[in-house]
Amino acid sequence: MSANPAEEIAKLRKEIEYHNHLYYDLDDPVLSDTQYDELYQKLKALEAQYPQFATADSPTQKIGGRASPSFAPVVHRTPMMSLDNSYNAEDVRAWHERCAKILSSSSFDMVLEAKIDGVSCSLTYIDGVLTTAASRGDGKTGEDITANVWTIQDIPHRLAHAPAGVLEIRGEIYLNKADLTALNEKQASQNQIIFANTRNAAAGSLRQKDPSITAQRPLHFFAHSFGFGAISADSFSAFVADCRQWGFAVSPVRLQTSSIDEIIRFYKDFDDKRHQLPFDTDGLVIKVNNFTQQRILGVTAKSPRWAIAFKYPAEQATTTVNNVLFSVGRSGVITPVAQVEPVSCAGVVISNATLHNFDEIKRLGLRVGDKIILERAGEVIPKIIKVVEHLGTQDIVPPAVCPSCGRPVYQAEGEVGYYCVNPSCPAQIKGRILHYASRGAMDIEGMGEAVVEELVERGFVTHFSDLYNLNFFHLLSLENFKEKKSQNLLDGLEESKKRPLSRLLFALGIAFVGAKTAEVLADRFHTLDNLMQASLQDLQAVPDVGVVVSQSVYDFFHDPAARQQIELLRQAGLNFTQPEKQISSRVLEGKTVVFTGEMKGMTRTEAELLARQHGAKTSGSVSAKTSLVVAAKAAGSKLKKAQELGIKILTPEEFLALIGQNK
DNA sequence: CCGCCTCGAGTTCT
DNA sequence: CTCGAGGCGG
Repeated sequence: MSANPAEEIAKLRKEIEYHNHLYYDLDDPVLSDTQYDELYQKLKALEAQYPQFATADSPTQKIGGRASPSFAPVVHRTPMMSLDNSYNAEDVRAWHERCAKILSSSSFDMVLEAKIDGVSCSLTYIDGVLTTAASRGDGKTGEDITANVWTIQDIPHRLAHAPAGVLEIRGEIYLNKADLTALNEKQASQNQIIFANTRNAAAGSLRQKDPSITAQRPLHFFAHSFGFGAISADSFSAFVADCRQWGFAVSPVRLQTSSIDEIIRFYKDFDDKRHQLPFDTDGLVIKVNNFTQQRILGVTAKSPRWAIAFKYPAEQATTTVNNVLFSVGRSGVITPVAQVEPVSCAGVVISNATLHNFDEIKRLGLRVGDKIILERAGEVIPKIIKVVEHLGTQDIVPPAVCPSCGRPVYQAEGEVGYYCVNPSCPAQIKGRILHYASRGAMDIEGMGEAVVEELVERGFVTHFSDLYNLNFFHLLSLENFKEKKSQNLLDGLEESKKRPLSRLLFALGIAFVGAKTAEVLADRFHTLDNLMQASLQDLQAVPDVGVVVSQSVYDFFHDPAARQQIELLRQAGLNFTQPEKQISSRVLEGKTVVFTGEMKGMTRTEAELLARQHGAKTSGSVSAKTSLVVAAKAAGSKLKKAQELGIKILTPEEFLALIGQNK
């Protein structure tokens, strides 16, 4: 090694730059790939050893050795067409029939591939050397992004066994989901923009002026179409085999069949599986396999007739924020909710989206009138991901007074949330009553949001105990209520009196006492009177009850208004005791079970109760302490985590068999 | 004191 | 389902 590392580094850089020039610009390398790599690794090692000499313009930082992408217009040899979209079996069958009619045969091979959500790209190789990479643009003319595409590991610079002359391959450049998460964390830490999805991140990475930035993004590529050139393949499947030979990745999802029924089955089945793939897919692509048949089918002005995209409903949608309202929860917390221009997303029409709190609004920089992207991915709750275009002028500020009762709003010291502190605020009363009647609590049949709204509005109900003073005549005066409905609600109220103490405790809405804590307390103290007489020390002796929870429970039961309510509920004839836990077996003794996905014929709560009756503990989230996960078909993140942790996974059927229940 | 595990609370639409 | 925070073990 040279005595002077700075000199050695400079020499290596010059040398590598020269070979880059031969390789990329003149297509005439003199070094083998191995020899070149040796030089490259040597420089990299030296730069690592002497970081003081590392520079941004070193070939190790500027993969490809070229200055920058020109973004100059590139005219495609054949237009890069988009695909016709279909979203259901009906449309796909119609497409298949149309093909059959033109081909005068209903039996022709089709190939199914994943439609990965990325950026399409055209790669031109001359005598096997990558010379131009272009974006799709408007389909006729794209932009030259060669320097950036050079940095993508998946894309070979030189093809193995390539045909002579021009060969144009088309495919998709994309980013894996996990890499987007990591990238966004990095972006956030450097105060850079956050990408809303993998497609935007891939597109943004390709639009970089400095290829060294693109090089840091773990972009991937898979080949999916033939653009131009003299190839021997006479079918798409043969072309795919060629692509593999040349060194390209291809769609990992693949099906070749002549049965449209099989394709539709695959589509339905794949909807569950695709979320567990490392990349985002928005559907499948169906192609007629035989190239001669493709030629017969031809193209329309917009798209080829021999292919169709079989898409799943979009999980993201773009829309406009029309207004922001403030909802008041049962605890008085004020939550901003965006009213958006109704838009279809993941199969439903979204018109509201929570904004969580005012920090969130600040983070998004949201104003009324802005164009936004919202998402309903995997989950159910719509969430605003980012503002696409700032069209609004009206800032969103916390309300000075409660939108429900008009009293001043308070912000707790050092907290994010704003509160309405008026206990007789109608919105809070409605929230409390609705919670009391809800399924996990007293489960009063026939008492939904609209009924509660009217009961409170009309002044029939202010406190829990008022519910049990409702009579036939009150109910008959409600909207849409006749004898039948009124009687049903009265029956529902009567039923609710028998609920176990745990349900009642949860229903009372004591701060920090949810369903789980309520059950623990009820099991420990057996009766409401025992619990009311408990000291702070008694309460803290209960597992999972600490300073905060015990104080909250203690305060609640020493509040005169609450005590009066409890007396009125006692007079109404409510059950204040907790039945002894019935144990069916001890099969699951010492095990912690988590349920995920939709059980058939059983709610998750029922399944959990069943597990507990057999000695198990149940939990809502998977962790190292979980011993068993029962996963139904459409399971998502929990199943994934269980697999990562190597936790035993059972189907609902296997679970029922384990505890000795048939069906 | 820190980090893990869990629970509580709020939220949408059919 | 996700976020924030309480409980508790190390």
